[in-house]
Amino acid sequence: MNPLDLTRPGRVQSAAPAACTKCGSRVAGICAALDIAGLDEMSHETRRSSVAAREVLFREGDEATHIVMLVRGTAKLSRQLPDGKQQVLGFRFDGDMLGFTTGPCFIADAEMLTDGVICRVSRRDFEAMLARYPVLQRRLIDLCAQELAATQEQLVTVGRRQAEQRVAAFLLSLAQAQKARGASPQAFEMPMTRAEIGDLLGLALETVSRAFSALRRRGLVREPGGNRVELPNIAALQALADGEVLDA
Amino acid sequence: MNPLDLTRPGRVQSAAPAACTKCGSRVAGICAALDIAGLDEMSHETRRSSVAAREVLFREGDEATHIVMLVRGTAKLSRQLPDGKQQVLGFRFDGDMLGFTTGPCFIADAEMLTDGVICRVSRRDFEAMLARYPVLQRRLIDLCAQELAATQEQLVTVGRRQAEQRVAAFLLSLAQAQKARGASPQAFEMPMTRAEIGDLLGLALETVSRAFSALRRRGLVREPGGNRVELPNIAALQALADGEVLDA
DNA sequence: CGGTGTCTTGACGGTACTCAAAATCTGTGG
DNA sequence: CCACAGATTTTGAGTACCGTCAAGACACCG
Repeated sequence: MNPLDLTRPGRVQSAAPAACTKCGSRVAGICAALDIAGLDEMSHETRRSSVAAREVLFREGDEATHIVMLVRGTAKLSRQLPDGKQQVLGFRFDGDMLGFTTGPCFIADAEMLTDGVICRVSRRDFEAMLARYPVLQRRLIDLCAQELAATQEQLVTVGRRQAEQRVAAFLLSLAQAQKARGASPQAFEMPMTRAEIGDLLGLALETVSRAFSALRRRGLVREPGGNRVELPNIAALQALADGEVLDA
Repeated sequence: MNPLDLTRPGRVQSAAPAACTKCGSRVAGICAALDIAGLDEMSHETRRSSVAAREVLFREGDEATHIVMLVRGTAKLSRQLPDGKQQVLGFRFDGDMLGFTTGPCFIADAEMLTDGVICRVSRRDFEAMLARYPVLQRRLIDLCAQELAATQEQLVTVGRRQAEQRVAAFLLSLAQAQKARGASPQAFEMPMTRAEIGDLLGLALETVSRAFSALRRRGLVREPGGNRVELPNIAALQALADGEVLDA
């Protein structure tokens, strides 16, 4: 049950990194499946742009005329409930794809948490690319399955762990995302607020804050400022998230 | 925000039903994308069998040598936590596909809740079929996206609704599954136990029982016995699940 | 340096969990 | 058809965890 161990049974492996001529993305996005010709073609069919923190990329119910490749930056996927509450479905990072759906409309809101760079690909072009390069379809299936597995893991966290365990699991998922991108899982930026973490984990923001305080007191988390987080003892954090007894 | 309204923005549409020569399944499973030749080929590459209630189809970590088409019956997908707790990821019904993964192993346990009939398709054959019939890949993407949307809906329920709302949302999801299969959403079998519903919704079985009692008292649910459930007022149940104020 | 947004911490209350026991259901065998 | 055993469900009582409300501390930015 170690999310950081990519060789764990059932864990989806990331494809080898590939450079996207237009996006410049070197991580395992959808482009990773394309050869040079495909990448070149795609680069003519995308519109790259800078986006600011807090900018909304799309909203649930908007017509899904395009999909978004997140080249650089962090984004939040969420859904609003009728009574005004919010459920964060997940955070997305460099190289992730946002807004793919088989239906006519987006099924979630997407909002940037940091400044960043995105590529918008029109849905028509994307469908054409899928038809032209069957390997892309295959890759899309992989991505879908990967996202499904992550969402199921999220469900386990929200459904069956208590507050401190949920926060520990969340931090580990961030560390995992870092590691998958070749960065250190022990120190990284965490641009989301306590409220957003709470809306991800099904907790009140105060409960999230208390959990962070407790983890800091135990030396499992450090926050040196500037949104940075350090996890000096990932193994212990993992043990906590898994509900194992701590002998510290 | 009405799960029973399939025309809702973003809601994935089911493909038209198609009869599978081997499975006999008439619902919108993966086979729905195949033409006569494909269906015929598939029927040579599957092993149909009867399964009893409580029978385990596969376990998390088992080598994913095959996938399972659930022809008839109800199954439970779940994951076990290190501390022995269980998270039910969802229930599956006639025509659903179980155990598809892009990794080497199953990522969840699958267990029958009722007697039923399944088709096992070897993974090798399935991959070959995917390669031969690109439309199948397309269909698989649709199914994956559909499953992802359902899991996200589940996440909203567990993360942001309280006990009675969760049970209401669960009943509505069952009604939705019935409707998608051409059956009445107002009366159906519910073969899962309170404990299993609790493990789906992140609740204790006693809390689920209390919620059912409350819904029964309000006349929103009837249980005439034999695992049958009736929902006389789906609109009111929906309003409850959405957290709207009831004026009854 | 002030203003705004975020975070932290405390106090209190409520929802849901745990423990427990009685009631109901289901299937089996007499 | 009835009796019985096991499983499931229901209901109650007490408690714990977490949500809500509130106030103060802190950080960031112009």
